[in-house]
Amino acid sequence: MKPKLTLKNIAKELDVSISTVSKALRDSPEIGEETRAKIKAFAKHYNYKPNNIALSLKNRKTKTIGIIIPEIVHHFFTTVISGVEKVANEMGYNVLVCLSDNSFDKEVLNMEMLANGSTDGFILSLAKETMQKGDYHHLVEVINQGMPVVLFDRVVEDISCDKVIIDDVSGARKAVQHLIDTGCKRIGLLTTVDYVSVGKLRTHGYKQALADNNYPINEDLILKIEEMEDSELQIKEFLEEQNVDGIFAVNEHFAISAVKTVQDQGKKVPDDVSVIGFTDGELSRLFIPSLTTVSQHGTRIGEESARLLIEKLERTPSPDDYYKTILVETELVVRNSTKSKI
Amino acid sequence: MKPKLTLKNIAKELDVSISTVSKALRDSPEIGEETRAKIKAFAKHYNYKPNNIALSLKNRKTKTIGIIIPEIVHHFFTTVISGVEKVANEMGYNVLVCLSDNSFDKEVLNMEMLANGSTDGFILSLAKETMQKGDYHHLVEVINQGMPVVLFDRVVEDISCDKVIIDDVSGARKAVQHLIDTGCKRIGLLTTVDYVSVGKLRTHGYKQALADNNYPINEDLILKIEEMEDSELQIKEFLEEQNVDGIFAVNEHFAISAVKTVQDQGKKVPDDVSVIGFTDGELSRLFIPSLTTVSQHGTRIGEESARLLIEKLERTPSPDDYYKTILVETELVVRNSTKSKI
DNA sequence: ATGAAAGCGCTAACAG
DNA sequence: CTGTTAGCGCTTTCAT
Repeated sequence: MKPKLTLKNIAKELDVSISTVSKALRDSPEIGEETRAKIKAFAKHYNYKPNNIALSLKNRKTKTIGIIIPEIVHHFFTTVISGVEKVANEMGYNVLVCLSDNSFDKEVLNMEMLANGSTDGFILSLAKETMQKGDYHHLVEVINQGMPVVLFDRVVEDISCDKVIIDDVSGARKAVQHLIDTGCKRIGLLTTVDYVSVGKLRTHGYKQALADNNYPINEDLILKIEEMEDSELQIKEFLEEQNVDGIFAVNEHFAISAVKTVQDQGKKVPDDVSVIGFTDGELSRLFIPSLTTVSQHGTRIGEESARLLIEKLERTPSPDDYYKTILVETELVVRNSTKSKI
Repeated sequence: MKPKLTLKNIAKELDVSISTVSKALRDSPEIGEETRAKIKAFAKHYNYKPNNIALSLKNRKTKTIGIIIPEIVHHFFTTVISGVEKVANEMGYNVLVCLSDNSFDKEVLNMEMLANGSTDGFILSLAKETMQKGDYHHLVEVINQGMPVVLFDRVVEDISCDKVIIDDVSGARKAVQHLIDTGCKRIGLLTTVDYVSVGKLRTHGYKQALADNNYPINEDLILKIEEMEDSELQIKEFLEEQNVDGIFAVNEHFAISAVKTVQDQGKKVPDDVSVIGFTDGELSRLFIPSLTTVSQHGTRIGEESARLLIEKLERTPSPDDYYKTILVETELVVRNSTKSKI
């Protein structure tokens, strides 16, 4: 077990001063041709690599970006991470991943932890509990300290920072419009409770689409689901009571549950009932029937977030800086769970 | 934008020396009751948190562990990460995630990057390309420098380090035995090329199960798939040529493709052909028919890996230290893609 | 009981 | 051209 090579070692070995070594390695013109060559050869031979921690301390920047998400066992977040990782890597940054488990306390803890020098900035999607509480002091604090923050997907108006969101409203609208265009008359909505911003927005899009087409908005056709755990049961009960011929679900799971329930009722998807989900994952693609969905482009969201953050990080802040909100387009991917009934 | 509070600031503010502040905050008995109280009150009020980077430099440990995986958009790896994160968090560690994209070069780069002070140790699953090349110099180097490494899932004999694996052989055996027990006679295997260790081991288990039951081993019934991209096509061709009544697939995707192909051929799963997959994900659970699979307990793997690593990290190495290999049990989850034909 | 000083590994302003 | 020095934020030994 050989100890790590440091400038100090090299200096002693070559009988020069530490700063000479440092300068030589950074190709400073101050250093004589000969010494420089000697030092560089030595360093190369013994594979010298500067210590990141020391650099971080000196430069007051870590070249790592922290990403905090509610859960990782979730296709959407996973694609976002891979997008972030991709551009971060290209720009010489590392990615520190923390999970909030949708818990406010864990989110706060994680942020405090990372804010003390571990990262240069944050990319995050808020925990469900955080949105419910409406307590964003941890974000405000970090931002006040001058660390850039990019919020994605589950964002919130009140915070001044860069944001990357998808056009939830228009995505939902497109989906419902498609149902209407293919002849659905009674369109049910499977959504989440309102404090989850995306649920709220998609609900909004649903209503807009109905209004656009002079369809009545019937609250009985809207199911707001609080807990993932018993969503299946709730959907079942809902679909037994309400007779629908089209369903728009705000996520993959609700959509799958809906398809199963409909099939259990002896009806056919898409012949009797059309179903559209949100969030395009493997599940939607490989399910039978494959699901028509609103695709979210998670990778794009991750890439844009990382770009936004790194841009802030590498530019000296100017007074006329402003916060951007990037809208990543959604796309309706038509598959086999919808079909024209006209 | 207020600057971060440092010991220095506090010292100046309170008109004491830096070391007094440091000691007071760490409850050193050297410091007088009164001063200590004053300093702690001040620190608390202004929410002082020590700078992680400075601590890392001083202590020569970062309290973060690096995890390098081939891909993140993959349910299994995702569960492993969440396991790692869970115990890491409990023990006060952060998790730095890097992706190798199954590329040897990226894996090497990532390791070199993180090895220079960014992490205290590594948890990793080798890139496909790395296994193919059989070049592990980057691992050896890191280990020689005294950084603990834990390999999981895609491991390799030649490296001396802790390992966490599943009993791939016995998992495969259980699966094939189940097919045999339920009356399958011609059992096909959908596997990967041999240099992917898990593919090889599962193939081994398949053969063992057949041998155990005095079934002939027919190489024609084994399909080794190189690229994920055209796996669907290869499986289709394979199943058209070979008439099987049972299929064991070494991952979820192959299993799903098999089910679809079988159904396209006008046959029924599980009535005509039984199918078992490996890796228990949502896909298997929610698919129709739901798939019988060998469950891998990714979270457990992640937890064990993290525990192993942190143990090494927090113990002063003793001469009689040895490397452990932890075997995480697999479990056959019987669902609706298999059915007794007897 | 308090403080000065050294050192973790590196860079950069400043001397020589 | 090369070296000395100070400093990033913190801990810790050693003086006082």
